Amino acid sequence: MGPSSIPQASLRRLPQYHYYLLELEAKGISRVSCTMIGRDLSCVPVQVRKDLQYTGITGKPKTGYSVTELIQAIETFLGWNRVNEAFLVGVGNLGTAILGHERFSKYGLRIVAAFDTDPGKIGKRVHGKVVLPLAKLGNLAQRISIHLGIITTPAEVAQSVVDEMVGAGIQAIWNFAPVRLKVPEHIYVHNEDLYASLASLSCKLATRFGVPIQED
Amino acid sequence: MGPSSIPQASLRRLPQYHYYLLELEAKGISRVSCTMIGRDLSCVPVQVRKDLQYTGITGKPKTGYSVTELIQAIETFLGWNRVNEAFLVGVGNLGTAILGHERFSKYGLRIVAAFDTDPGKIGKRVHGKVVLPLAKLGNLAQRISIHLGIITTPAEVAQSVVDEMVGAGIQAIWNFAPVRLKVPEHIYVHNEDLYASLASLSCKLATRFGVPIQED
DNA sequence: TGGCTATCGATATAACTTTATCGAATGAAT
DNA sequence: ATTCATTCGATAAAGTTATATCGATAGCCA
Repeated sequence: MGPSSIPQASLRRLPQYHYYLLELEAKGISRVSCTMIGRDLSCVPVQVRKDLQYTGITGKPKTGYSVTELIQAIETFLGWNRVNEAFLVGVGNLGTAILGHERFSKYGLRIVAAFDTDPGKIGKRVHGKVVLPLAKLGNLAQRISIHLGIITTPAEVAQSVVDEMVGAGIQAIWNFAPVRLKVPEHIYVHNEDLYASLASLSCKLATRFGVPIQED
Repeated sequence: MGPSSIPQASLRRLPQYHYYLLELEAKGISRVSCTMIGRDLSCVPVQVRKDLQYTGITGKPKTGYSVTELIQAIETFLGWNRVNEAFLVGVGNLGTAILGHERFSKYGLRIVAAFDTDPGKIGKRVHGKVVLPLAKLGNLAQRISIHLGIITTPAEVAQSVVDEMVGAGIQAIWNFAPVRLKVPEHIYVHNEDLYASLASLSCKLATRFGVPIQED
């Protein structure tokens, strides 16, 4: 019953199962099998079973799993029933979008303050969160013991923001800036790399509509 | 010289190399080795070499690769020196953020129009792009032959938007809505799943700050 | 000119992830 | 009660990705 060593790929799929299970629950369906999940989410049942096993849940032959228990198991495993308080830095378009994403709060993510260096933004409220001057981050993070930092700044300043976060005791970073951040060993960085996604897409489109290339 | 079959993981790393190489170029550095890239981006040189080989570039012993050639090779491989015209649907916070992300245009992504169903948004301009009623999407996409659709709508409506896109001949979809979309075989969907990322993060934080769990 | 070292490219090994297979258990139908 | 189909859980096989190793080559320095 602990996320000791789950493949990243399985970890990415768990939220999909979770969302799907919520739908089932809303429809009043109480039990579900891997076969059923696999059919609806178009993946093979055995993979679903393996993924779910990491959460520690156990099913029954012939009937499968209890939907409610499964939702619980995933939430517990992912830490979604605990609260993680976070700071967000960079109240541009993307930062604003994330601040406004109220569904995150259902999964334990509570963004308690936003930071920026633009004097025009400081003091304002964005989706209910006050925008503070970046200079105050270090002190505040230490005082109220924040563990998670969200970076939605331009690439150029991301590293300096991270350095400040690390100095203030932040342990994990959700990075939306397109740079590979340098951090000490013990800091966990999750990069949300839109350019990587764009690469996938344009690469795919290039093979389909670009200069004809032999695909073998 | 074609993206026939590259691992997704390598594909994700190429843009990171690309960004790093641009920095080198800006500094006036003309040659680079895998050892150097690996040191600066903290990964093993042999992996860098393998990734770069997919682009078809060839280096020289002792000196490595030409920075300029390497940048070119990556851009060509990813299709970043071609233009992909796209439609975006859902001009909420996230949609607005993406419309404003002018750096995408450097990588061939040209969002030519945005769509929404909110009458309050239709007709307005967001970051220079006019917001059109969703009903016009099908017709327009066919007429000007759009291949890429970007979905930044709420989860509930994403599937119906996709159906419309597919009907209009759109071939690839960049999906920011947290749902697994159902599409015909030949359509390529790239999911930008923020909840998967959140899962990684909260899972990590849970092991670190939650109930003490034996990690072995 | 002749070693010497750094680096590439290729091949081989190891680690990891996915998919297949099989026995056991459960519930439903006969 | 017995059979049958379905599903789980575990183990095995296949496939994929990452890392290590090795010879060849290019530049550097004596």
